[in-house]
Amino acid sequence: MVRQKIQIKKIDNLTARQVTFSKRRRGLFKKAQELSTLCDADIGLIVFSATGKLFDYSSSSMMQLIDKHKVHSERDMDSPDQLQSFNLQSEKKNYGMLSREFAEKNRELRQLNGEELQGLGLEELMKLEKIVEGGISRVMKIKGEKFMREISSLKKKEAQLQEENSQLKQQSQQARLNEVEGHNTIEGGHSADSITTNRSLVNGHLDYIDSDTSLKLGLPFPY
Amino acid sequence: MVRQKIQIKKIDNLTARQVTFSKRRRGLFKKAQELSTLCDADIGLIVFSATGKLFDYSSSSMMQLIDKHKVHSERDMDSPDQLQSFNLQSEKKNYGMLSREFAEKNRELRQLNGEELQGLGLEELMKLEKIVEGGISRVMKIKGEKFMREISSLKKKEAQLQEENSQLKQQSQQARLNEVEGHNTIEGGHSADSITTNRSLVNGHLDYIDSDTSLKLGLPFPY
DNA sequence: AACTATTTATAATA
DNA sequence: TTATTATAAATAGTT
Repeated sequence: MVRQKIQIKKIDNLTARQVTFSKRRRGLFKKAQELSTLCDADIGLIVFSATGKLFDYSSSSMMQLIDKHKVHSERDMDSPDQLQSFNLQSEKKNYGMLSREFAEKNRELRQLNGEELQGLGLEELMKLEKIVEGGISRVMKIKGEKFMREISSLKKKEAQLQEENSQLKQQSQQARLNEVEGHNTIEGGHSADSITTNRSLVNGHLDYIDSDTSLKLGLPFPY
Repeated sequence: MVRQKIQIKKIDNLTARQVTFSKRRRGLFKKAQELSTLCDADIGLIVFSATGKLFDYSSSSMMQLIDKHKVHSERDMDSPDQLQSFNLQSEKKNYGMLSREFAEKNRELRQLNGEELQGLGLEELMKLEKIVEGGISRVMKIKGEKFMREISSLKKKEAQLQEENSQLKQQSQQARLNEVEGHNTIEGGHSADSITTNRSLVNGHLDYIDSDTSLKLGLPFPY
């Protein structure tokens, strides 16, 4: 692009490549920022140098951006695997599949013997290694997420049940008391207490579960 | 930057902004590709237009790239918010540690440059690779086991609660029937409406505030 | 979408 | 690395 036009292919000379990387990287980040500012776009840019060094830029929050990107790219993915459908079977299959993939890549990795291992071999190795790395972290992440979802769902259910349970206990206790009281006095049995109790028994429960609890419980795990 | 130099600030005119967005976006993506090719860099670029439309580019796999980015940016964060943080404090620490170890080994792996890469280098590579692999499978196994234990324990608890619950329900229903029966025959001054109203006013609110459910709910997932 | 007149970016060099 | 500079590319305003 200057003193002489260049071809867009990997630069052979190491130092020249590093210099170009440094210069163009800065240019790229500058352009990204400019586009973000000029056009009110939300931009994230991640650059790993050939040596593994990370450079990144985000006009807002990289995490948010990545989440948003995930949501977008997940749109055409099949199953909306919500909380309920924790299928241990499919999970296992998924895990098994990725395990196999991992083992496969490892075998490929090992098959590259010393003889073939010149400059190009290293590249190949590193590429494979990168793939394996990505596959592993992916499987770990997916597993972790699924497990967490399952656990969160179970804990939610548990909390609801426990709540319902304790209220029912209270209720039945009060009911027992009322019954005894009624027998003793025959009338005038409606004390303020009994009314209160009645209410919390019959109604407070549903109110609580239906309105507020579910909201609070839903919050902790936004995806 | 042409017929007249422009300021880098949001373009007011909508159509001008859209045109610029389109032009510069293409430019940016081109530059990103060029940098990736010329310097063998791994690049990911995510652009959301102001209207929410997604444009992205990745020199390899966006998912891998994002995962790698996460690992890198986790390094200097004491408490990675990535995967929750429920009860398994030590588990998290364990995971974080091994993630870092993994990243570290990867860096070592990459630092072996082409020049140093003879037979011995390969050995070293494979040794490192084996270490990494071992660490990962270890962490995966431990995580899996912990999760599974947690889940089965929760499921057991759920079943117990559900049973207890249904018994209590039966009980309280019976108790309510008894009480109603008594009211109808002895008094009858209290209409259902007045009771209901009273209850929701006086009590529903307090229940909501005082209930210990929120405490229980807060525990499992402190964010 | 095209067309330029300019501004930017940058390859080669020091 | 940093600075210089001759050119290639990108692009703002216009048609």
